[in-house]
Amino acid sequence: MELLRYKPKIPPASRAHLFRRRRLRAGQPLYMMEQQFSGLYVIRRGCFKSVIRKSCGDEHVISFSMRGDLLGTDGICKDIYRCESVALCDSDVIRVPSDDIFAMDRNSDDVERMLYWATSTEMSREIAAYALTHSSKSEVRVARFLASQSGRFFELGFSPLRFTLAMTRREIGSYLNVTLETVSRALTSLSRCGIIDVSLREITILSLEDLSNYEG
Amino acid sequence: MELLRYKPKIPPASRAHLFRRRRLRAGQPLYMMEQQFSGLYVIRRGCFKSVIRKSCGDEHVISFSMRGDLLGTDGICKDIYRCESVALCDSDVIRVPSDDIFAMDRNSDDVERMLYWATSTEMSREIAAYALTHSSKSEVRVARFLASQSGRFFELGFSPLRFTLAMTRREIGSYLNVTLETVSRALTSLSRCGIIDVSLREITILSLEDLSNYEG
DNA sequence: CGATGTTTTGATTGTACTCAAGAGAAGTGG
DNA sequence: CCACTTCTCTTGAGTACAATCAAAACATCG
Repeated sequence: MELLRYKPKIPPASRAHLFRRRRLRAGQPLYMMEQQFSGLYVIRRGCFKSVIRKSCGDEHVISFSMRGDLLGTDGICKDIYRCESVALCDSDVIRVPSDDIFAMDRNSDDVERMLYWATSTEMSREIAAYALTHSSKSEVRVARFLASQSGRFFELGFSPLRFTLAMTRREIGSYLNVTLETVSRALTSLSRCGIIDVSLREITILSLEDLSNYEG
Repeated sequence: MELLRYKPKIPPASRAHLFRRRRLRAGQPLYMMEQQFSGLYVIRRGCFKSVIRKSCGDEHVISFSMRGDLLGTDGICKDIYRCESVALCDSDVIRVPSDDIFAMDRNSDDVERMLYWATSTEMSREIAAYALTHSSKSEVRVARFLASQSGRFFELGFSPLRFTLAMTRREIGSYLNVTLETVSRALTSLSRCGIIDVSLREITILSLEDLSNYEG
């Protein structure tokens, strides 16, 4: 059971030389949809959006990722990335080549366990995401989204009450399945309620309690 | 790379005695939300819905699962099941006890790989689910849902053109984030277009082509 | 058989989308 | 550095779509 709580989000420094670093500028894709699977990536700095691109051209945001998150897990089973991950700001990732995933030295199970745990974390987060996007009212979704972002920042050691969003209103809307205008209006509304303070992407949470329990 | 294509959805019969079978009647929960994690389950017969239960009482369907699917992956990382899985019809599952997940004989990596692959499959499917629930119009969502069900049945060796849904309109609606009335109206509408034929849960697809490409 | 749950259909209401315009920020090149 | 373009964000007005409320037909089950 102890093993299950083993949570190395980032590979031990001692083995860091085994993994290749990669630096991306804002807007640059880490991998494209339907590209041959070439490994998993752990985010060391920056943030990403994962999107699927529809035939008609428009994209749907399926997740936002931050430091310590794993990218590319969707590519394993069919050997092809099912979505596209794009850096939202200048970012660094560490690549775990696909050959290493199973062919690691049997004595060092760290990597395998890390991947396994990380994949499970992703699953768990997907469930949280469902609760988010399946709320009835758009304003509630935006409130939950901000609360979840707050939590992510807190986990990373940043202030949960004051942070800068890395994504546009359009991207938030795509993630929550509403239009960008609706996101904007929801933020304005939450601001008028005195729950948050908004200045473009700079968010200040005035009452995390009210934000989390917001039901319209 | 060959290992990545290794896809044993169901554990080899030779080791079947290691795993405990469990039989569930329709409506019976396999595990509850926030219950202590006790292992993963592979569906051998029947079908399940996975739901999260909100504090206000109502539930949200996050996935439907069929034969060969893995249940419980969400429970690994926090050692607690994050959702509740309920049998939609009489079903059989095989339990993979949590102690076995990492403590397996190191020479037999089958289980570990199976779990890893299955988890990745889940991730991949989540992405497909996003494409489904993030369509603009409710009618399109229902059409995509039917197309995806058709695909699942086909993968399992059943007819992709004629099948019986295991879930209620309400459950479909919860999954697609629309009301049960909207699901009903969408089915009626698709039926009037001559794309499908509906008789309660008995679905006949008259044109899979039209159903898959349906855009309203 | 009565009781309960599922499904369909209709009428009305409300929320979020669409279309549109303008202000503000960010990035580019001369 | 400034003019220029481009993108982001806000706000408003009208519309369309799905939610809600309601009722009835049909299934299922004890």
